[in-house]
Parts: sequence; C-alpha cells; structure tokens
Amino acid sequence: MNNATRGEMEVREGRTTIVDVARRAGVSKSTVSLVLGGSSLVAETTRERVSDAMTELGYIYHRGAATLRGAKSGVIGMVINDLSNPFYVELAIGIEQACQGGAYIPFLANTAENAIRQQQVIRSMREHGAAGLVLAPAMGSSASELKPLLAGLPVVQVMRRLPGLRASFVAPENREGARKATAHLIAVGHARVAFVGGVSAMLVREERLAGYRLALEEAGISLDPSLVIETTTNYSGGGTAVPQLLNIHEPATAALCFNDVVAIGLTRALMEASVSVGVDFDVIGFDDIEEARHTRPALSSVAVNPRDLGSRAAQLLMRHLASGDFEPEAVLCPTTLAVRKSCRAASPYERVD
Amino acid sequence: MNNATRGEMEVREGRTTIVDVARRAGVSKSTVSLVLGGSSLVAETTRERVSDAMTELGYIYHRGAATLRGAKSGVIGMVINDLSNPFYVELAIGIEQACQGGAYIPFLANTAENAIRQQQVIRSMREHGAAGLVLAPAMGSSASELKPLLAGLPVVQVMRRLPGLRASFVAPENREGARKATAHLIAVGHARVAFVGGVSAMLVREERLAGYRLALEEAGISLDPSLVIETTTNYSGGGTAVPQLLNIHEPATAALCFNDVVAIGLTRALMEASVSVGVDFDVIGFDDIEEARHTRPALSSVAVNPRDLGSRAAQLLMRHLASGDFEPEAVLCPTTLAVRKSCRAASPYERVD
DNA sequence: TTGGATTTTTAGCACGTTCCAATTCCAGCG
DNA sequence: CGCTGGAATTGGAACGTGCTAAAAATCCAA
Repeated sequence: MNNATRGEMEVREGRTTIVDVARRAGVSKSTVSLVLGGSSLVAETTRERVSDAMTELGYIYHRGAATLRGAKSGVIGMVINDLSNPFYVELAIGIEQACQGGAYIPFLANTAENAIRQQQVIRSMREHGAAGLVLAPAMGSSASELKPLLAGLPVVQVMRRLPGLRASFVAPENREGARKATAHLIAVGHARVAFVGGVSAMLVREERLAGYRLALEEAGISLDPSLVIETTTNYSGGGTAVPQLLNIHEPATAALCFNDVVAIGLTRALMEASVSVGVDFDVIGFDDIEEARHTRPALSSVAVNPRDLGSRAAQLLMRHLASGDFEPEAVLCPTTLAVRKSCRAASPYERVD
Repeated sequence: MNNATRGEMEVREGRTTIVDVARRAGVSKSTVSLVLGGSSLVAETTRERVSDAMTELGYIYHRGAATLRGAKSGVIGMVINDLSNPFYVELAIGIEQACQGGAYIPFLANTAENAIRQQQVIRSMREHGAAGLVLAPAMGSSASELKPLLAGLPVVQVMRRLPGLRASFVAPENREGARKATAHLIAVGHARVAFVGGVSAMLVREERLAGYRLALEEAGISLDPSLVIETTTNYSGGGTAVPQLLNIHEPATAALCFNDVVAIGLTRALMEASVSVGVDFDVIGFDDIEEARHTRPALSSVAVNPRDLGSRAAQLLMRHLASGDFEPEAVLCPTTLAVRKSCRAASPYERVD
C-alpha cells in the first residue's frame, strides 16, 4: 500500500481542515469555502457532495483562521458583575434571548465584582475576537483602567455607568420608578416615608434616592434626613434598619427600600417585632425579583424587568455592530409598580396578585 | 514626508500586530513572541522595551492566529442546561472558581434545556477552539446526536449522564442522599413516608427513588406504590400532590421530595390545608438551594453543594487536559442532610438553624 | 458549428502567530 | 589573537481560511 492510496483512507493526525473536505469531495478548497459561506455560486449537487464530506469527516469550522482574514467572529461577550444575584442572571438570559436566531452567539463571563478579574475577562474576550461587549461593570472599576482595553470595541454598559467611558448605556428609570413608588405610599396616607438600604457611594442608589426626594417635594413634605438609612445590601441589612425606623420621636410608617433583598430583610425583622407589614407598616422594594412574589406577605416592588433590560442592551449592541456606528446612545427602560400585600393599594395601582 | 518616516508615526489601519510591536521596540517579531511566552531567553532590558511598546500601542494578543499553529486556546466551555435555575448558576460559579489562577478561562453558555441550541453552542465553542467542555446536558438530548460534535474533545458531564457517551461524569450521591433522608424520617417515627415529584423518565429521579426504596427495605417497610407520586418539577407540582397524600386510607405523615422547589410547593399547599409542616407532617427536600433557608418553616434538605460539584468537574477536566489522558472517570460527591424546622430532628442529625 | 454570455470552479495570496534552525554577541580561555 | 560555547536574537516557513481574479465549463441563439 503506497502513500497515495493510504492518503485516501487515512484518518489525518490533526484537525480536519477545509482541504481534507475538499479532497474527499473532489473539489478545491475554495469551493468548500463557498459552500461554507452559503454562496449561490455553487451547484446544488456539488454543495451536497461537500456537505456530505463535511459530516463524514466530522469537519469543524476554524474561526481563528477566519478572523485572521478580518472576518467577524460572531461572538458577543457578556461581562456580568455578579452571577450569584438572580437579577443579573435574568439580565444575562435577556441578552441571550435577544441573540437567538441572530448572527451572534453570546458568551458569558462572571467578574464577581472583582475589577482585576474584569480586566482579565475582557482581555480574554478580545483575544478571542469578540465583536462587541455587553458590560455590567464591577464595583470599584473605573473608566481609566478599562479605556485602553476597550479601545475600538463597541460596548454597551448595563445598569451601571462608568463616568468617563464613552460607551452606550442601558438602565432602568431608577429615578422615575422611585418617585412613583414613594408617591404611591404618600397617596395611600403615609406622611413618614423612609428610604432604606445601600450606601452613598452607589450611583444607582443616588438615582433612586433622587426619585424619593422628588416625590416628597411634589407632595410638599420636607425631607427628614434621619429617615434615609444606609445599610448593607443584603437580607440582614434590612433588619438593622428597624430600630432607626421605629424608636424615634415620630416613627416611620412606610419604607421604600433600595432593592428587594433589603425589603425582604426589613419585612422579616418587622414581623418578628410584631409589626404587621401591609397593615401597620407598608414596604415597597425595588427590582421585583422572583422571590418578591413568594414571600409572605407578598412584596410590592418597582418592577425593572431585567430580561427586557438585557434584551435591549443586546439589541442596541447588534445595531451598533450592523451599522458600524458606535456613537454612544442611552436607553432608559420604564419601570412599573407592582402592588402586592406588603402595602396598601389604591387606584391607579391595584394589587397584581 | 515620505513613507518611511510616516511609518513611524502613523496609527496602523487594522489591529496592531506582533510585528508593529517589534518595530516599535526595535527587535524582531520572534523576540516579541518570546516575551509573550514568558521565555527566560530574553534579556531583562529587552523584555521591558517590548512590554512598553505593547502597552503604548494597545497591543492585543490574537488567539486565533496562535491556535492556527496548534497552540491551545486556554478556554474551557461551560455548557449549562438551565441558568434560570439557581442551582446551576451555583454550579457554574463553582466551575469558575476552580479555574481561578489556573491556565484556563471559562466561558459560559446557556442551552435553556433546548437540544438544538445545545448543538449550536457546542459547535460554536469548538469553532473557537475550546480546549475542553463541562457539560450539563439539556433534557431530551442524546449521546448519538452529540457524539460527532464532541469527537476528540475532553468532556466532563455534570449532574446528568447521557447513556452511551464515553465521557467523565461528576454527580452527587443521589441514592445515598435519598437513603439517608428517608432513613431519618423513619427514625423519627414515620411509617408512611411518600416520595413526591419528578416523572419516571428522569435518570436523577430514578437514583433518588432507589435510595428511598433502599431505606424502606432496610427498615423492613414494604413499598406502597401509591405513595410514590409523579408531578411537574415546580412549585405548583408540589401542591398537586396533597390530595394523593392525605385523602387515602392510611395518609402519609412525611414526604421526601424530588427537589426543594417541589418541597416548597408541597409545604405551602399543606399549610393552606391547615396541616402544620414540621409538626403534623414532615417534609425533606433535595438540593438545599438558598431559598430553603428562607422559607417558613425553614426546609430540611439533602445538601448537594453545587459549587463543590462544579469545582470538582472543572478540576477533573483540567486534569484530563494536563495529562492528555481522556479516559473517562466518574466522581460522586457526598451529600449531607441539613435538618431544619420542616421536619423533626434526632441524633445524629440535629437542627442546623 | 460558432461566438458570446453565463455559470461554475480554480489557483494563489494574505492574515498574525509560533516553531525551528541559523546567526550574532560576548565573555573567558588557551 | 583565535576559539569555544552558551545566551540572546533573528529570519523564514508553516498553519487554515477568505477573497479575488481568472480559467474552465456550460449554455444558448444564430
């Protein structure tokens, strides 16, 4: 058996290439390339012969070799700050869904709120030729450290905006959502409404707090700084606020919380202190996570719809990619107030369940 | 201004390459390559000069071009069946953590239990040169459809095993966990213990059911088929089981559930039917998700520790990659029984909170 | 059959990197 | 001064794919 005939049978050492397929199908590699590109220049019978050869040999397209020639990779990177937070998981799923059927496949990486890791991950995505990025920036990361890494790459920021970074931005209407919720609490009769959760360094909190202030102002209620309470943003954080809400001269009778997790923590602590939430004290959260529907009493919340947010971010990115125009754009997504048992209802916000 | 001098100043059109860096640093491209590889063959001063040139030009390594020469990409793919399930998110985080500091960066893709999408995603990962895969197979996918796609690629399956696929496998000790939990219910005095949730097609359920059977057998209790109840695996599924548990000749007094979500649904439905869980009726779930700690009464559960599972899967994959030996291996992770308020406690399982 | 128009296929180069062998450099030695 | 040998650097040849210009094949009407 000589080399020539063995060449036909032999399973080639390395990866099967376009040339192997071409040999098997009895055409040139260029024809195979045309088939891969779905060109109409190739005859139906030839196309089939080539396709068969590909499946027979288990051919796998080599994107690295393609990007070498300047082809776009078809990958968009999702760089997410905290996957242990269900909110951001929903966001990621929204991005993914928007990519369905489109020309892009999304790959997800978690930075776990770690700026160093965020750099690694972005670098790695670029090295692999990602066409664009949806970025939910990690806490403590700055525009200056990311600028050189992101140069020339279309980026859409979600939820958090890095001041100084020239890139598109998609976020919920934090201010308007907080205003609506606070106004609702005032409308059902509360005069002492608190704002609970988060620390002052957080940009998102500033926006929500601004909405809270605006609603008070509109109702002619002057802001009492002792009713704005900073806490850690977890279950226990909500609990720690209880004494500051109740053990004061004029106790608060309602609270808008920075997010649902804080609100749930607050609710539990109030119930344990024999304050009946939804009757003696009204609570509204923010984000409307899945759990809000399942706690007792069910938590009212400003619904942000993270899937929608993710989906819009992805769509914006794909628009940038399709047009080649990376001019930054800002998209604000409307919020809705979901009123449940944890606060009183009144028109136009009736209970949703 | 002639071309030669302009060449120095000009910002090159496309991507900055290793050659641009070499020119800037006044060395050959080979030297730059050596610096990139961290070779000890290059003098310290030269290395610095090259590094400076790289940052000045904003050079980004082109992995595609590298893999062309046979270099490994340093990427491992996590193909996960359902990211809207917190359990699998934890699993993914475990994989990620195990990769920290290692030579590999994990990229995550969600298949949403969709076999077609799973194929696309795996194909895409291979096209980008993933060195290996951690795969949590989508429901309804089969070994035969994946075999050609996975040929030659080291793969570690987690949680679910595709019969017929020659690949490593990492899973919790489902059988032993279910046995322990059932034995505990029997030990605290129950004679009528039910198994609730899932449908018979699910392999994982079969394993857990086997452990349940084994515990009954060990206690000399004969299996009552009417106490093995199939339901959908969601909150409402647990609720539908209540009549079948209570409206029979000898009602069940305890239940081991297929997973925590079913168990929580069952608990709610029982409480609404005025059956006090943890007093009149004992419930144990499976997986020990975060929510188990937060529902009232807190849910007892067989803790699977998904992070550990993910981390072991990643470690196994990296061992395969390092050794080049892809001989399949099976790893079973021990489970622990976390006893909380939803069932009675007894030595050696005292309440954990 | 012929000439031109149209369809189909081909050969060859470019891309950014790594590997290999070859070359230069330099200090130390006889 | 030439020689040696190790350290440092270099040039060139791949690698697998996409694109382009051009060759080849086919078709059609006269």
